[in-house]
Amino acid sequence: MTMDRQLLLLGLLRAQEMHGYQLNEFIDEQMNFCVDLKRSTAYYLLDKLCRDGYVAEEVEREGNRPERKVYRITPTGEERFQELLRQNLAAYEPSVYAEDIGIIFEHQLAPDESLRLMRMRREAILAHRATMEALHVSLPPSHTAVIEHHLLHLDAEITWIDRLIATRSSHASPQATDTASS
Amino acid sequence: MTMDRQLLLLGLLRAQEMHGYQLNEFIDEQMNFCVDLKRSTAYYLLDKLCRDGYVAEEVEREGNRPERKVYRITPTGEERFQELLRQNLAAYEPSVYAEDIGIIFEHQLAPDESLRLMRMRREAILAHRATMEALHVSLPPSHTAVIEHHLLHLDAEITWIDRLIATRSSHASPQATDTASS
DNA sequence: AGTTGAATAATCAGAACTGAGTATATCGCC
DNA sequence: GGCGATATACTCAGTTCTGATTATTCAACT
Repeated sequence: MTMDRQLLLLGLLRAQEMHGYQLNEFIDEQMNFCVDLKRSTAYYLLDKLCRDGYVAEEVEREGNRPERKVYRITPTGEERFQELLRQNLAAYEPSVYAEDIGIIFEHQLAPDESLRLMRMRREAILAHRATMEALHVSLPPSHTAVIEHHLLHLDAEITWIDRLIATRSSHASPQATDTASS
Repeated sequence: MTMDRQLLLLGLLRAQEMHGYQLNEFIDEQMNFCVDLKRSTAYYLLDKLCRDGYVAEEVEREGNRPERKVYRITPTGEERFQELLRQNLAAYEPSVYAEDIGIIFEHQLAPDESLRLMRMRREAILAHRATMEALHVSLPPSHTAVIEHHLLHLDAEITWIDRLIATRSSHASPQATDTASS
């Protein structure tokens, strides 16, 4: 993931040189739906990109405002961007899902409770899917591919949890099943 | 993710007290298809679980073999396990996908090259799907839910990349499209 | 009797990451 | 014109994580 965030920073700086704050604002406001990058991490990565020579920072003293740095991509950084982009597009890294761990031990809970918890997750996924769907219409078409990517994975997640709920329901106590279906 | 790995360790130690090495062997051999936990990280987490009082370690000196530690879950650890398990089952954490970053900048590559790279990824995903499918039959039924989870997400990933390849193909140069379809 | 290589069981230095904090300027409002 | 709220721009101490390395036993081979 580290490399992909470096790719993101290089890609943005490639389009336009920026202050750290500007960069962070942009990511937080325009890209929060698909990247999770803390401001402190962004500064850390910018520093690393500088140390590696991919980005140059220039301290800017303007009147008596607090000093700030302009970050711009270097020619080496440009090459690095190309390299990381190609790598990102061609490589597939198998994912790890936190949900798997829970399912491995799920049978140690009473079926009723397990069902209740899984239904809670189902609701949370559905809610998130709805916000993604909303973005789908409000965001510019440049983001369409990314949103569709998320929607596909969300649908996979819903299919899975529905199957689990279905098999567990058949083993749960009649009351619990009734309560849920009412 | 940290909490989920603690859940895993507690869950395994709950079933049976173990040496660090034993625990690591088990995870590496039986669970590598769904969890990625480095041995050093496991030792680190074990240490943290001890500091937090969820696990007790006892140094074992047997003859003059290299000393090793037995880890066993404490009553507090038992409670913690219950808590983490419930949390894991009920919570949904929106995922972040490295692929999204690449797609955002993808248009900066020549369509032909972009297509070539995406087809490479498609192959890699398919290969991984095949190994998962193989596990599906070879692994005990306790792992079925986890495998199916992965297969669903892999199918989502394939659907997505196929759509991308399809839209990009219509814009690529005729030669490139021909070469691929031959 | 000595050497090599696998298995066992960690430790450690350093890299990556985060939450909380620092410091100044500017803006609105009473 | 003074005062809190908000915007700007980081810095830093502490936590988490990883690759490389250390150290011992045991079995096999020479």
